[in-house]
Amino acid sequence: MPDVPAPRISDLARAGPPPGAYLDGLNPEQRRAVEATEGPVLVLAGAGTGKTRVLTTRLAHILASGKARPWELLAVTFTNKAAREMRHRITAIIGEQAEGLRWLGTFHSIAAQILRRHAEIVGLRSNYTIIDVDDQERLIKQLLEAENIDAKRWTPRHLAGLIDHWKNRGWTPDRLPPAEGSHFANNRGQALYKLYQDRLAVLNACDFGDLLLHNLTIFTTRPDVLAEFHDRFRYILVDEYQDTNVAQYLWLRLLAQKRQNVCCVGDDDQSIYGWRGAEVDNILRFERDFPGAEVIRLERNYRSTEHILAAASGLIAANKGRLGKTLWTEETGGTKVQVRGVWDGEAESRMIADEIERAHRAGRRYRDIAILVRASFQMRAFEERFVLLQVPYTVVGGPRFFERAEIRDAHAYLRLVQSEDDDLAFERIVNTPKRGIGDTTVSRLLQVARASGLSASRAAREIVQADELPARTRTALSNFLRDMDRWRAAREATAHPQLLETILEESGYTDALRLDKGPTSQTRLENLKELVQSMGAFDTLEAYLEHVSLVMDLDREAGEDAVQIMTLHSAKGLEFPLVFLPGWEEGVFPSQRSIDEKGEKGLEEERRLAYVGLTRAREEARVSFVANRQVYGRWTSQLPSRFVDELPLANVEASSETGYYGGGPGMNEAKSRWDDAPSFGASSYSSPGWKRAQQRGFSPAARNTVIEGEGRLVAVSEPSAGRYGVGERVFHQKFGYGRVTAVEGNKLSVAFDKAGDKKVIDTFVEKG
DNA sequence: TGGGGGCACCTTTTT
DNA sequence: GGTGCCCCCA
Repeated sequence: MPDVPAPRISDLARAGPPPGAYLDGLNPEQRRAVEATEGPVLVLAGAGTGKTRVLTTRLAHILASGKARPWELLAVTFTNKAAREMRHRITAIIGEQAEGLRWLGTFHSIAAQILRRHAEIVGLRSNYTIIDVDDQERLIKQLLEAENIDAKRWTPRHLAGLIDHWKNRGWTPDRLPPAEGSHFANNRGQALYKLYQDRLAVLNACDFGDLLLHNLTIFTTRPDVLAEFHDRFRYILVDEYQDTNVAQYLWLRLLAQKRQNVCCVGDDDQSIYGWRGAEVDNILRFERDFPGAEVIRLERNYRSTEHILAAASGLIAANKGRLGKTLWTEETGGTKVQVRGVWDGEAESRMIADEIERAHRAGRRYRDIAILVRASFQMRAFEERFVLLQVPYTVVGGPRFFERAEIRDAHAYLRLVQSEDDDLAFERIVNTPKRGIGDTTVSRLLQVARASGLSASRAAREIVQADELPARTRTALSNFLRDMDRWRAAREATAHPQLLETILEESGYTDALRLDKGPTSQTRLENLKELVQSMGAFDTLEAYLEHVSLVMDLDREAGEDAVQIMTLHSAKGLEFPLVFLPGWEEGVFPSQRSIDEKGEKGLEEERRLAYVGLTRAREEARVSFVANRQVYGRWTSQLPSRFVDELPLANVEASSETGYYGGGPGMNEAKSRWDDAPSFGASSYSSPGWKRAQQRGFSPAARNTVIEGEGRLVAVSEPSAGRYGVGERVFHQKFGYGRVTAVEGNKLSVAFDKAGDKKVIDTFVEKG
């Protein structure tokens, strides 16, 4: 997208330009997608075709042409980030009028608002709490225990997953197809689902899936309420439509059915969330569900160079069941997609890190470089390498701030202060930090609570009064209750960040962390500090807790110049000048599990993931694969991904600077020969890669063996030792960098920078 | 009650 | 290989 800042309407009004000037700079298709406001519209927006610009301009256009007022627009996204981005960009066009966009947000936040208004219809009160996955699993665990179901064989996580799946499909317990519940605990799935929902109702709580599901119940049982929303929402806009699940789809269809002014924007080729319930079919059948729908294709790509685009398009062409788009660009030329094969994961990370250093020296900023991996276990090799070379990097994703144990503990304290009857919060912290109230006491307490219909806190009071606990436990419990009461009393008079600080200090939570010698305790303390700070931005404790449950992460400033390491999934929607795509090996990418579980469908989703990866690149994309990879500590031999061979030859350049492979397309020809590659007993290196290694002059014996080691000096046997000179820097896969101190026949003595010890290892020494 | 050892697990992720 | 969980023992 050429970077023409869109003019603000307020500016235009002042300067008196012709109305509609914000449409300038749009190409014909984009313009049509903006102006086709009446009736159903499906915008098929390929990668890099200016989708967000179209979305925001369309909203601005509806407002500017007076067709609707801000609060009459419903605009849904999947992530908070996307919602923020959209609001930000609309504000840039129309100014403060954008503040009136009350119904711009994620599916869940909008559903939560609707549910707050009509909670009573589904048996909740409007101050219901939204529980997260952790609470969900603990609740289910209790249910399983109460029902005497073996939680080893039937894990809470499993049932939580099933329930989530059912909710994504729009099934309430009474609407669940009988076959669905039969897979869990001898046909008790449905009954357990019902019990779970009942329990949530008692707690006045709901989980994420419920937000949408309860909305569906409200809309279908109360036509009057639905009609109210039909009146309200004149225009509906949906981003990332290919990622909608059945429940979201039904929700949209219900809301859109009257006015039909619904515009869905998406790309079937970028549907990568099938495993969590997204239905590509929703996009494929749009025209059937909304007869007379206009379909607009955005095919001009403003992001990538010709070769990158052609490589990505060639790859995705192997998928069946696409709506089909032909992306094109005026950016001719550019570099071809690089494809390289290397020996193993460490060689791969070394190669990529070297190239990043080179690119940086040549003037490329670190932040313009991204490494996109299939799974997070692949990240570690890069992190280790970057730490060693002192290359700044950030890992995007990872454990979310609000999901960290210490943060949730803090929240549990706050929730319990806020509402004494929050049993889930009570259970979480009654013995955190350890205060001598063990499992026996807690389960006894819960038993009393259940028997008498009291909340856990109230039951605890009863038990303390009843004087039936051992003295020590009784004191501990009554101290805890006394503390809670004190904090509750302090609540009115104390600002909520201070309240949390007080609680953390007085409960002994921070002290326990300070005493903890674990590697993470320092970070945890810092996280808690950050938490206390972030609370200041909210007026009340209620407002803060509400925010936390829907927005599961903090806004972090992204100003720092660092290489971005992330999964392909979290890269969607982003772009970088230089993109590395490591680990293109069968089984890793495409992921074996994906293929095993979903067959051809799974494979196609993996291919879309590859497509997403390639299309993130503006200028350069570099794919790599290895012959040997350690997965969970085990050496495995790898074949290049089929996706490597699916890249069109004309747009690819294969090389083997560092590797043992010729690499690149066509190299799978060698596959048949690899099948009879020698196997060396139980050796980790029974891989087909040996063939190549041999061709490069390494024999199996070249697996060097550390035969001696004392402090930092070790000798290794290495047939090609003659290639090394005394004083030369070498890199050893196990010991890192070192310097050659002597060469004697096949023996290489090396002083390593870090200590090594006597140990037989089976890796190569390479020149480093 | 809670610490330590043995053992099974192990994609992708948002809300 | 690293981690989280369960069980057993002190």
